[in-house]
Amino acid sequence: MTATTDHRRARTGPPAAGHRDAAAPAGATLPGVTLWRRVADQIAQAIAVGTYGTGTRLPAETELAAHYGVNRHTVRRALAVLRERGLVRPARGSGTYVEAPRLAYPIGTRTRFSEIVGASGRQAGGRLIAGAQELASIEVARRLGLKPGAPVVRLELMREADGVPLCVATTFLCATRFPGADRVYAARRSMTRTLAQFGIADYRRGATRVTATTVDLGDAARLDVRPDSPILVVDSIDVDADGRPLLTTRTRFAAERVELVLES
Amino acid sequence: MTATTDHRRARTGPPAAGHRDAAAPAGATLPGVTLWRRVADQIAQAIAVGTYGTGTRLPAETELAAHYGVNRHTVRRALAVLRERGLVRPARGSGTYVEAPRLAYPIGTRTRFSEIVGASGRQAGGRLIAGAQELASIEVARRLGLKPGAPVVRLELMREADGVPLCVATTFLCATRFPGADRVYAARRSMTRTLAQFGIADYRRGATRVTATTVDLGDAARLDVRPDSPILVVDSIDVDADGRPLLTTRTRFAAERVELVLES
DNA sequence: TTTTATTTGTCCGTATGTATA
DNA sequence: GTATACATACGGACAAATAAA
Repeated sequence: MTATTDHRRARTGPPAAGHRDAAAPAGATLPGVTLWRRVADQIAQAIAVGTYGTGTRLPAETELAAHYGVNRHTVRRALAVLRERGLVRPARGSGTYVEAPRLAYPIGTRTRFSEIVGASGRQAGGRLIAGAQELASIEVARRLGLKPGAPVVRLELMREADGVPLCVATTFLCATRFPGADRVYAARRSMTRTLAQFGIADYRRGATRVTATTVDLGDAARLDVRPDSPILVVDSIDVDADGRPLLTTRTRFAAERVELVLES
Repeated sequence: MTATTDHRRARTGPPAAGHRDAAAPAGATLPGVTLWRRVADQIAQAIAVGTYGTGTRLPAETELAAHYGVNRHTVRRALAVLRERGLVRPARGSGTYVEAPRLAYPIGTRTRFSEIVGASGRQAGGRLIAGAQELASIEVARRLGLKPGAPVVRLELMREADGVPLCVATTFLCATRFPGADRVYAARRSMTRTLAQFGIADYRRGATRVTATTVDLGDAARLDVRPDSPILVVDSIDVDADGRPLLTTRTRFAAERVELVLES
């Protein structure tokens, strides 16, 4: 018997307890809302205002409970919400820490990485990890409209903001059309300028697909995230003015640091 | 760097020659590419063709090694790539299983959920988990353009394809403008029809933001995924013809089952 | 419930070809 | 030309988790 079938399994169903918390007493701001929700809002507000700065440790749960005049469990419920939102990160035995706000990353446009990062007042950085010429796998060939085995240039990039790694990206270009693209990129340090070197004045995003997985060990090290961290995987194909594919890229974002903003 | 350009395997020394032509000619298709890459392509192709069906177990690593005439480590290297691509999922002690192909989910358009799922030949399903009127938190109020504490309707939805849960969504609507929206939705079972009931003939996507986190326990149970699974979090605001916010939704997708397709 | 076999995960090592300083 | 580092491929052993007897 096929042992798998995670889904399709006959789930007798968790009752999915719709939390109907007893509306607890007092609390100044929003009467009528559940207490843990009010506490969550207050802590979130404190983080937004800067009372608790990025990277700092929140007061212990017992202290927060005393400060807001609620039970520690109510604080824990509130912190769970903030954790889910990505605002804080609990560390067992150490404390709960304020996460850095996620960088809003516009996608599906022509915007340049350095402009995106610069717009948020941070210093954009990046480097070419590796570049090589190889032969196209079936998958890459299909995306670039080439035959499997055709020569392609592979670029491995890493990009960071204020020295914090944001994403690593693997790009493939047709080696016949862009010979030595890896060396060109190493010199020009920009995809736009690299393509311009080969006479491509304009290009646009042809297709974009977004998924999420857990990080693998190599990317975990390069992105400086814990193993099993979630990452955003963005597969994209850029095409020239005639719609012909120029390059295909798989970008892995550290999900905890980035928020993709889709422009419609 | 030009690695693997001339990767000839005609060695004189060790008698490893008889490997390549056992049962399956792994080398026939793409000479020059690294061996593990060829094996990965072949297995991926076998999955695509249907030789290994969704949910079934792949032959053991030792069997695959024998079948392709390579070492087990080479097979492992190939499987690691497929795992990274989300095609297979290894289970220690049990085997390596073929993942279900991810449902392509267009986003940023007006497409209806049932149409999206139906287009892939699956049966769309869904149900209202919970609906209630409450008071807006700071965050919800900001997104809906209301004052904190204003009455809002909260809808908790779950959506599935062929009985497999795809996502759970939390939607907030202004209770003043849409009184009893939860009961209306329970009857009409569609957001479009619910809004139509209140005289909203047309609405569009105003803003969309995408992140990823690890699933929390409640969603893990409802989505029927393992704890610590990655989920795609899509925050969206829908607006009316005048650009005024109608509703805001946070959708959590089981990342292993969905692939967001951005349309540009 | 215990045992046994199977399968993946993680080490060790060896050999070879390639790229780089 | 030489030395070094790295990637590929193979061989073996054992641990850990799972499934079946």
